[in-house]
Amino acid sequence: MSVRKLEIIKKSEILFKEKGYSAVTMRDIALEMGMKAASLYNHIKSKQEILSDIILSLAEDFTSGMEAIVISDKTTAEKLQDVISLHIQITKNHPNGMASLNTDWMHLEEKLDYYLELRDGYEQNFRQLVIHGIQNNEVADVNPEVVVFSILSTLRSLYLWIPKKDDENLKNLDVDLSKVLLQGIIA
Amino acid sequence: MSVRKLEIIKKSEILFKEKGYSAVTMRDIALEMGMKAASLYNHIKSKQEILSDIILSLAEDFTSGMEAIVISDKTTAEKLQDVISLHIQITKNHPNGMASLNTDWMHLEEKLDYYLELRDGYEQNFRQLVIHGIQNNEVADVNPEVVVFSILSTLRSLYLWIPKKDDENLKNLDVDLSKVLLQGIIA
DNA sequence: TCTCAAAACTAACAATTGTTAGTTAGTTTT
DNA sequence: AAAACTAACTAACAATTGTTAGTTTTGAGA
Repeated sequence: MSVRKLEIIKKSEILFKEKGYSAVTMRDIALEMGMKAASLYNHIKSKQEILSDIILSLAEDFTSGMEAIVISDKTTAEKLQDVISLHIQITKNHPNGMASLNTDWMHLEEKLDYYLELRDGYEQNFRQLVIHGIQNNEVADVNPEVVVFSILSTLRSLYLWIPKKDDENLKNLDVDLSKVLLQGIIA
Repeated sequence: MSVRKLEIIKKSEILFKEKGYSAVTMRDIALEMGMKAASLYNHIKSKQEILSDIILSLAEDFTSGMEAIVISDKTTAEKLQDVISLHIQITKNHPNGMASLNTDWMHLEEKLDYYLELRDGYEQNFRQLVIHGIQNNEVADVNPEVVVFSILSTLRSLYLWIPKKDDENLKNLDVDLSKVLLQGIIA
C-alpha cells in the first residue's frame, strides 16, 4: 500500500464520515487531495476499492482481536472488559473509518458477503461469551441477545463520541464504560 | 397530508433504510409506487421534503415525549424507565423512519438547524435526568455524559433490532432492556 | 353526459456522476 | 544520454441525477 493511497483513504474516511459514501464524489476526494479526480486513478482502482479497504481492514482488526480474547484463559468478566477495551482502542485509532464500517457497509457490493461473514462471526463469539458467563453465574440471567445488542450498540457508537473528548476524558473511558455497561447505573 | 403522500413517505422510508438517502433516486421511489418519477411531484415538493417529513416528525415525537416525562412527578428511576419505553414505542411504530433519523440527518439542509435544536434539547433533558438522579442517590455516581451516551446509543440502535424480533420477544423487551441498561449484567 | 380537478403520463433539461484515454513533466534506472 | 517509470494533467464519455413543462387520463359530482 503506497503512501499516496493511504493519504487518499485517510481523506476519504473523513469525507465519508461527514456525508456518507454515496454523497461523496471522486471530485470531493480529489479536491481534498489537491489534485484532479482522474489523477486519483493512478493510485486506486475505483471508488468501491476505497470503501472496501476502509471497512475490511477494520473488520479484520475486530475479528482477530475478538479471537485473541476468546482463546485467552481469563474469566468471562475479564473477557467482556477486554472486548470493551478492544473497541475503544480501535475506535481511537480509526474514528473516521468506523463511520463507514457502521453506516456504509451495505455499499460494499463484491465484498459484502465477506464482510457479513466477519460480522456474524464476531457477534457469535460475543454471544457465546455472554452465554458462557450466564452458565458460570458470572453474568446475570438476562436474554443474551439483548445483552449483546445493547453492549454492541454502545461500542459501535463510540466513533461519534471519542473524537469529541479530550485525552483527559478518554483516560477513564475504559473504567467508566465498564461500570455503565457491566455493572449498571442504578445505585 | 394526503394519503398518496403518506404512501410515498412510507416507501421512501424503506428504501432510505436499505441504501441511505443519497443512494436512493426518485426513480427508485417511483418504481416502488408503481408510477413514473415525474408523477411523484404531484404529491411532494422535492426529495428533500420527503426526508424532512420523515425525520422531523420523529424528532418532534421524541421531544414532546421527553417533555412529558420530565414534568411528571415520578422518581428518576421511573423516568429513565419511561424514556426506554418511549424509544421502544416510537421505534415499533416507525422502524424504517428511525434509520433516516439516525444516519441521514446531515442531509437535511434548510431544516438542519431546527433538527439539531430538537436533538440538543432532548439530550440536555436526558442528561439533567441522570444528573438529578445522581444527586438523589438514585443513580450510581458515574460520569453522566458516559451514562447518557451509552443508554442513548442502545436506544438509537433499536431500529436495527426490533424489526427482526417477533411479537413474543418484544413483549419482554421493556423489562429486559431496563435490566441491562439500568441494573447492569454482572451477577 | 359534461365538467373539472387530481393525478398520471411523455419528453426533455442541465448538472453531475465515475471512469477512461491520451498526454506531459519530472524522476529514476539502465 | 536513453529508456522507463511515476504521477500529475486535460478532455471527454455515457449514464444517471432531480426536476420542470406540457399533455393526457381518470373518476367523481353536476
